[in-house]
Amino acid sequence: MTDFQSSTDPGLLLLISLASGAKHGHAMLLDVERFAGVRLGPGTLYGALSRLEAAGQVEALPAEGRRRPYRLTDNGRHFLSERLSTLNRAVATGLARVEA
Amino acid sequence: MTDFQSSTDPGLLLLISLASGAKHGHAMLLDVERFAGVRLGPGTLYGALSRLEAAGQVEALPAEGRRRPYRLTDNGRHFLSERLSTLNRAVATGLARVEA
DNA sequence: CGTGGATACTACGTGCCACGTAGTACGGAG
DNA sequence: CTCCGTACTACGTGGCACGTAGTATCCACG
Repeated sequence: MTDFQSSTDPGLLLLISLASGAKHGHAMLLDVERFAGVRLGPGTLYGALSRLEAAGQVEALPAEGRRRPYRLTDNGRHFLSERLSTLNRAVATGLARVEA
Repeated sequence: MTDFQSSTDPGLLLLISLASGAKHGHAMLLDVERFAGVRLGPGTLYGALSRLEAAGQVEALPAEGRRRPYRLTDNGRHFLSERLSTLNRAVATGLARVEA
C-alpha cells in the first residue's frame, strides 16, 4: 500500500449516507461512492459500521431478508452535525488559502 | 481511547496550514489549533510532516536556528486543491442532508 | 430449471499511522 | 542562574483502514 490517503474517514461517510434515511450496508457503499467518489471495501464498511453502533451513533433495524438496515440515532445526528461544521471551517479555510 | 476521533487527518491540516505560507513545525501546531480546533501532539505532527515530505508534497527550507521551516511544493498545492474540493462536496452533501 | 451475475454480508490477517509520553536543547525574562 | 516557553527528537502501543477470500441469496434468461 504505497498509497496515501485516509482523511476520508469511513465512519464519517457512513453517517452522511445515513443522514438521508435508513439504509443497509451495500446501499451505503453505492451512496458513498456517488457523493464522495470513494469505493469502500466490505471489511472497511462493516467494521466502521459496528464501531458506530458500539458508539451509539447508529442503530440496527429489524433485518429485511439478508439486508441489515441501519439508521442514525439522535446522538449520531448531533455528532455528525458538529463534526461537519468543524470540518467545514477547515475546508473553507483551506479553499480560501489555496486560491490566494 | 474508547473514544472515536480521527477524521481530522493531520496531513491535510498541515497542508492547509502551509497554504498560507512557509512555516516551521511549532507554528503549524498553533495555526492548526486556530482554524481546526485540534491540538496535535509532536509525534503526530512531525510524523505526518516527514510523510508529506517523502510524498513530495512539502519541502524543507534551510533551517533558521533550530527552526525547520517547510513549504508546499507545486505538487502539494495541487494535491491539496483536489482533495479539498472532493471533501467539500462530501461536507456540503452532509450539511444539506442533516438540515433536511 | 440450472447457471451466471449481482446483491449482501462474514471472517481474517497485515501494516500503517495517530497519539501520547518522555526527553533534549536553546532562548529570553527577571 | 533558574524558570518557562519554544522547537524538536525518539519511541512504543493500539486501533483501524484495507483487501482478499469465502458464503449465501435472489433474479434474469435461455
